[in-house]
Amino acid sequence: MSNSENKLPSIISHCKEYGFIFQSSEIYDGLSAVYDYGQWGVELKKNIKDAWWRSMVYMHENIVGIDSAIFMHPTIWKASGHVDNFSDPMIDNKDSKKRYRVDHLIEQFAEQLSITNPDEANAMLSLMENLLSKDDFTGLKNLIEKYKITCNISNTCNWTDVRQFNLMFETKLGSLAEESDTIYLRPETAQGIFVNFLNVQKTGRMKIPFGIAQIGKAFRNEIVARGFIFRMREFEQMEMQFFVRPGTQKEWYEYWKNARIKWHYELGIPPAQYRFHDHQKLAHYADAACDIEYNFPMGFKEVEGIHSRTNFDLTQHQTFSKKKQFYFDNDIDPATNKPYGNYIPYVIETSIGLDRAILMTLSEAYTEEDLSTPEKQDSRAVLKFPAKIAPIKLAILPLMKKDGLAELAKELMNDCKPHFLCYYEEKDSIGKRYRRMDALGTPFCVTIDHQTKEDNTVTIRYRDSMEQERIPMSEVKEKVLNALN
RNA sequence: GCGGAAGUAGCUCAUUUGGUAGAGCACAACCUUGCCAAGGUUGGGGUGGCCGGUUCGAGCCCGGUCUUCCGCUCCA
Repeated sequence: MSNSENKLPSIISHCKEYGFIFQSSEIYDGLSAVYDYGQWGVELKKNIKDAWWRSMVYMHENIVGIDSAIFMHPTIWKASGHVDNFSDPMIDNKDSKKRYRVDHLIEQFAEQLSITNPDEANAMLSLMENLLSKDDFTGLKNLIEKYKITCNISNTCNWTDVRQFNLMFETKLGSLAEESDTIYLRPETAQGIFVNFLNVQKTGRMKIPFGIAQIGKAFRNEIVARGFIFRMREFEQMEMQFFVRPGTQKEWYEYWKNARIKWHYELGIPPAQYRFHDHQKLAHYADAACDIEYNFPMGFKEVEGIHSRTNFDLTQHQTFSKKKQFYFDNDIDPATNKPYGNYIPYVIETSIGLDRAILMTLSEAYTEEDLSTPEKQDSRAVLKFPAKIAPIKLAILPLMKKDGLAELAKELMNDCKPHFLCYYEEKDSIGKRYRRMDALGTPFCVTIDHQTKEDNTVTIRYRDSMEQERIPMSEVKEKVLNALN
């Protein structure tokens, strides 16, 4: 649509200047791809979480929430495939910039070599296995260079060092290093739901179809983390796993695609800013998958994924834990006139990146307006959040400090603050205070003046239109509350 | 990871052949002020990203390093 070019840098500096998002460890030169949420960012984040939780858990009688630990038994990540699929030594060709898995590169070369010299090819492969098992990266590189293995694209042998890219962060559990076990910081919240599937199903007497929702931190050691809070090493996910009877996954997949895009529209974001991206190449666990992409300042990018994960995860956990992950379905199968009986449910996953959702709402809300008149140059920066996700809902501003206006303002403050976040401000000219509130995205400002003392009316000022209206002070709270629904 | 650009006060930026930093805004106090930023007075705030080198002397030159942004690449 619009002016995407330089919008991201403006958003980043606005976020810093107005207390939304700071770079982590800034006074120590920062920590790459890690960010902290400041006083207003944390409110925005909380409001988006609440909007999601409300729509998923409160609005669906068959969905409940959990909060599983970040630390989990290391075997969980073997079962999920994260250990094996994402810890291979890699090497880059410096000319083509193409990245290869070292074992694939060598195996491919050995295959060709075996045509002319099978013995040497076998010797080479067994040497490779030996080096791989010892994590001898220097040895692997020497092997590649010794045989002058080249890149298919550049046909050169100009390689970087062999490096291991671990997706997962490791840490040690236990007080003594020697006795400690390596565990991982979870790279997704989903597995915490899968391993609690039966706990929740049994204690909550859940009947299929049902869902388990969770909001929580996840950690990925991204090789290239970029784009402000778009791709962070520590981030937060809002995931829901929906357990269904095998054979019904297609219709539930469609249901959730539809339900989730509606949630996005309810944030007040126009449909034209979204598109679905259906995956052609599916991951090993999925039988259908799509992304909801939002038109970020840097282009359409994934904000949420909806995946039909089959029964892969529960089956894997059944295999690795040796605990049955069956659900007994009492419903009558019309085909046989008997209950459906025991099965491992299929799963539809909805997974939205909370930080990406925040960047999305910031991108959508951030507006620079030129308010210049022939007499005077003027502009303002506004965050046009929907009221329900705005950090501050109402600013209460006595026109002057004196003459008891502050006291009246405090009265209104005390009346409203149990219900939503209010901000009291008596410094500076009224116009300046309005603009400051615009920059924070506060939808309503109320000004208390001398007339308030006489007839108990106040001026309410609307952020987007900048229009003002005189209303009884007693109606302010209701008016704001109405806007929050 | 590769290529490009940048880093001076909270923010936006100056200091034009290297001579121990300045403005506006913001902030604090007081005065003034009746509804859409930038009224007055006073004040606080910088070991010029960090480390090292050249030099009598470095914000400025050289090397390294960290961080960010842009493009490319990758993404279960």
